[in-house]
Amino acid sequence: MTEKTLPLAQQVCFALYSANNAMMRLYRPLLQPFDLTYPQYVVLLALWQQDNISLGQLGQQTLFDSGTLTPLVKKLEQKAILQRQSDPADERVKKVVLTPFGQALEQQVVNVMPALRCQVALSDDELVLLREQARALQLQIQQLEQCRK
Amino acid sequence: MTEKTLPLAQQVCFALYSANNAMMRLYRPLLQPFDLTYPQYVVLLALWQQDNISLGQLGQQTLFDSGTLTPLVKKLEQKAILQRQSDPADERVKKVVLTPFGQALEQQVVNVMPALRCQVALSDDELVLLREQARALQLQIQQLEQCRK
DNA sequence: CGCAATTATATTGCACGCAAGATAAATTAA
DNA sequence: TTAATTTATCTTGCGTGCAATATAATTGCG
Repeated sequence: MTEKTLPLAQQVCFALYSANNAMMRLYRPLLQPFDLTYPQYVVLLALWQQDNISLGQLGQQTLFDSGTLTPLVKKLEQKAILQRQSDPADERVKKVVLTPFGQALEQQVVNVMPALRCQVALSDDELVLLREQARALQLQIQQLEQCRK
Repeated sequence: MTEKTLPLAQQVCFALYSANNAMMRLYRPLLQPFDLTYPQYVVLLALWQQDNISLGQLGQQTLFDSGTLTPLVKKLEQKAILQRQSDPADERVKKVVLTPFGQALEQQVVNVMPALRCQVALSDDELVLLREQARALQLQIQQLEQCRK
């Protein structure tokens, strides 16, 4: 009847947490030559898909809230990777536009992904499995959070 | 032939990253009543498994490096959850011992896991799958890092 | 034995993540 | 219309993660 605490090795969240930390450490040296962090890289991945969007839209793509996104975008602006400009139609919204340098960066960092991939020994199938389960979890929690607002 | 950047939705790392962030947000309100953060909770999970171990051993269990673990443990000491004491046999090592309060905390937080679990809609099988893939990834990267030292 | 290499921990600095609260513009309602 | 609400963004503060470096104790080697 004694309530027993599960060891770390059996906890889903810890596995996720430590795998994510490990991946961040793996990404860091690959992005460092471009003076980018992983969250900054995520913002760029979103912008390379779709440029000239509002901070709100960017937050939806990257899943960052404003408290995270605003300083992130400001830092990218300092690096001349993008510009923030307010929308004349609605003075509340700030739109984000890649500079030519920011656009050109896409080709510069195109080798980062393959370089990361070849350090990971898991098969494509295993990685897809991991991605889909992680994504399912994230989506379900997001839905839960949506309900609560 | 044009190198194309994968959208965020297809990136394993982003799925992992955002799922982990979502889980952290889910844990936060559950741990807050005990004035614990998730990393602090991880340290406690390790100590409830095995008490009176060195910081180095604790780092192996939790996968935290000293730069993360030292301040974490100091904060737990401030909260009277544990004590740090240097080993007479080897003055370099600091051992960590749970206080009675820290020990009693295990029973207090025993409901956190079930409360988290019932908010997650994924099946046990899916969660085990996610855990095993994440763990495999983490272990492989850890091995890679070991090689490089 | 004595000194260089190793080992265990601590410190510093930077960049997140995010809750909470603030501000300002736009929308809605009375 | 004007006041209340909503919406988009910003700011503050705290707690990580971790690379890099520092410090101090121990070990090993010549």
